[in-house]
Amino acid sequence: MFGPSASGKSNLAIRLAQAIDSLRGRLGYPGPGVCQIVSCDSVAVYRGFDIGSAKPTVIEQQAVPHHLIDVVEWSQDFDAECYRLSTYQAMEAIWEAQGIPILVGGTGLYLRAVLGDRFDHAVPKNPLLRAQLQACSLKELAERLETLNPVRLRQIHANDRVRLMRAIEIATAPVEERFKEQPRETRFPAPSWTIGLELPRSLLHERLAARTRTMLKEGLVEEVSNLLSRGVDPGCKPMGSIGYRQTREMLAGDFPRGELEGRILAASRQFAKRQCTWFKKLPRDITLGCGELPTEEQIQAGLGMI
RNA sequence: GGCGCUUUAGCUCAGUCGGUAGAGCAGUGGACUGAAAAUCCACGUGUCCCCAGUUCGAUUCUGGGAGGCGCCA
Repeated sequence: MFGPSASGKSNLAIRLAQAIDSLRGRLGYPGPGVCQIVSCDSVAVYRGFDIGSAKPTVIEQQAVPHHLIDVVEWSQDFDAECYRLSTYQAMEAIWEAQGIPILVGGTGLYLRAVLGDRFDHAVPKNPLLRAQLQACSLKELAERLETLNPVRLRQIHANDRVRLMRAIEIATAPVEERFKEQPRETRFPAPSWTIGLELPRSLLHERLAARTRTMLKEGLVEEVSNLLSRGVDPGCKPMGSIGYRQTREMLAGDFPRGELEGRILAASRQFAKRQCTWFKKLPRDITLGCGELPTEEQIQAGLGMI
């Protein structure tokens, strides 16, 4: 199941899990297993980043088992590949227990990494090289990639430092990594039943505004300053995510407190739009509106597909 | 009430020595193969507050009016 930020994914996932469980019980499906939720959220994986990532509450997590939430520390390395492997592991465990995994996602790349299109090379990141490349100008990066892989260079915009660097990283990796086939997990790509959540932009904006207000009321600023005073690196990955980045900047005196809510909201809207761009092209079996639960017939059809 | 400043894009403001205007932000669309809540790309017609005058032509100059801000009463 996928949808933009604040589209009601978490809530729907829980209700859907419960609906599927009760339906399975009534229809006498084999096995004691229950539905379990596998979160696909690049910030919720970090312990301590709770309010700003809008993690499901403890009560919600008790109602239905959740995976891939609170799995790493801010100082640990985590990326799309880590996510993919952890998710496969979690899903295997759920299947093992005869349950049904519900993958609930807002992070496009992570979804892609898990669902089919695996990475077409096995080149891990190279922190040393990245540190070197970070010091290079965009022009230098382009010149370097030109000699390594001119075809790839033409696919990347000249200002896109992140992709230029990654392309160089891949091109300079040992041949065996570049051409090694990714290990194929037995159950993947697994048959799935896919739900896309869509809502009118105006409603999405309203919900994002309400969510932002709630986060601040629940103590986002306190969460951030506590994290920082506990020694969390302001430059670490989760501190660069929406809500955390703006709050950190405000605390550093970059802009007045009164501007915080508006800035977080604007960044959230922009992110939600990017998510929508990503999801528009994703194939799905059904599309639901905000708060809409699939009908029993749809759920049965979905169960048939998996 | 008097004086000064001000009124231009959703917001903050440039600018036009008179030839109907452009930045930042916001917004919209897009890209995305181990940073992805990251990173990057594209997209700018709006009674230039209103009325009158001067002028071939006024958003620009002049006069009047209205709103806002400031100072003095």
